[in-house]
Amino acid sequence: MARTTGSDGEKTEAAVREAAVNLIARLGYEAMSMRQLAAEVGVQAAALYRYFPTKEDLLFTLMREHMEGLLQAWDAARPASADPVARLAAYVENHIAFHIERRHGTHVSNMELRSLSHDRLTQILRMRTAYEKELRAILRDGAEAGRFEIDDVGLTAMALIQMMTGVIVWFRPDERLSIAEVTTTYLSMTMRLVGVKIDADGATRPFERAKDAIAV
Amino acid sequence: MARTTGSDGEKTEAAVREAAVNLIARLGYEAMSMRQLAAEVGVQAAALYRYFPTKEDLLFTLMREHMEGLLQAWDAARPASADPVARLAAYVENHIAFHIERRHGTHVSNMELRSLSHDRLTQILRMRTAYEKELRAILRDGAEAGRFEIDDVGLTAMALIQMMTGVIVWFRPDERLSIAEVTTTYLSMTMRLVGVKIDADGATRPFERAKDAIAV
DNA sequence: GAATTAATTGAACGTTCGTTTTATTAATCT
DNA sequence: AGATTAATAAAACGAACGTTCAATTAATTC
Repeated sequence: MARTTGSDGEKTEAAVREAAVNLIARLGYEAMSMRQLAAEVGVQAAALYRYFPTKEDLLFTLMREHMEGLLQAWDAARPASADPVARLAAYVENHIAFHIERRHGTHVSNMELRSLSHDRLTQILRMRTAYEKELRAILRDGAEAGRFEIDDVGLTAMALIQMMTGVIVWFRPDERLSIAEVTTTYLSMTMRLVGVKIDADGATRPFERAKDAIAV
Repeated sequence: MARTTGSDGEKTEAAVREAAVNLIARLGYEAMSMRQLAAEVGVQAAALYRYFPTKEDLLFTLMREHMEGLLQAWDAARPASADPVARLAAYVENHIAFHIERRHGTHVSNMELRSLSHDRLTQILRMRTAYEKELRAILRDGAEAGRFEIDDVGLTAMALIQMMTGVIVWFRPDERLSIAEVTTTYLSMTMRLVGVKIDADGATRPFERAKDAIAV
């Protein structure tokens, strides 16, 4: 046999990507074979090589697009406000929403870095660093403005990101808590962790204001 | 050739374990071959099978002993005090010390769970759950005693553990921060995160007391 | 409707994998 | 010193791996 009726390159490539993210998240990159992936898509292994020259190219493509998606999501969610509290709240909400929505992609991007060549690893880490830098800027601004109480900006940023990304380990959409409830709880943990202080005029607690201002 | 001069089963087994933890942490379980491991130890691949019947047995042994070590470390560090603040401080200190000291073992135990058979996965997860339960008990006691301000005990426990375990991702012993500095910062982040409150008599801030009471 | 291009199959390649078997030598025991 | 046990090497096993190649058919273009 050869070309099958109804076959379509674009559809096949999309199916390969989706199946690959799920399989790699479940089995790991090394443990997933190209034959297994092909079977999931309903195709022979050789057909995969029409879309991705090597297995590593496939992995890199998935990771790069995941990181690009994360940066784009933050660009879209980034608030106009200069208020560090509002910016931090937006960062937390975007991070949790993105990571719950793209759980498998996050798993792949975080756990399979060691299977990348040196150059490609560098590219992915560069994007990750750019994303983390955004959080550090928010924390620094907030600390300088006297709104946050932070010992070490870099360390706090890492702690927050690891805490938030951790939701993908245990969160299941059909269980006890909704995404909104989880987000609310993580928001308040974050605000306490950075020691958000009473506003300059003392009239309102800034975190409470931020919660009202932003749809969860 | 056959038995080599000076060969000793106990030493070889110990060397295999150590090399395996390092190799699996660096390359991943699936990516590490038995021949690679044997070469690291200075032995032929067949010799490994005198100590571990299969590759998965080796992985499971490493993981089980790591988790047993973690539970034993906490049993030894567990404070006599009933004060939730002191107990939480001890938990954080023990967790960070253990995870920095056994970084590679933690990597293996956290990242290679999917390579375990169902039964063995269950065994490891049971130990992990027992360890996490200790933290939840501390948080619950503290919340009930009015010393902590916590929205959701289970969610806060997961957030704290992921935040703390995250140190193994970025911490390098020879860089900017010492273990003591990292621990101090994580302690204060933890205490803020759980909303430690002024003591009942209002005389002292409990976290400050706890810091003085416990050697960091 | 013929020619061309796109998509895929089926078979094969060389390599590496985890593991087993057998033989051999070092250390220990009697 | 001889017998036994412990620790290893060397070679081989079949299976699975990523990848390539040639052949074949569907869809598209002219």
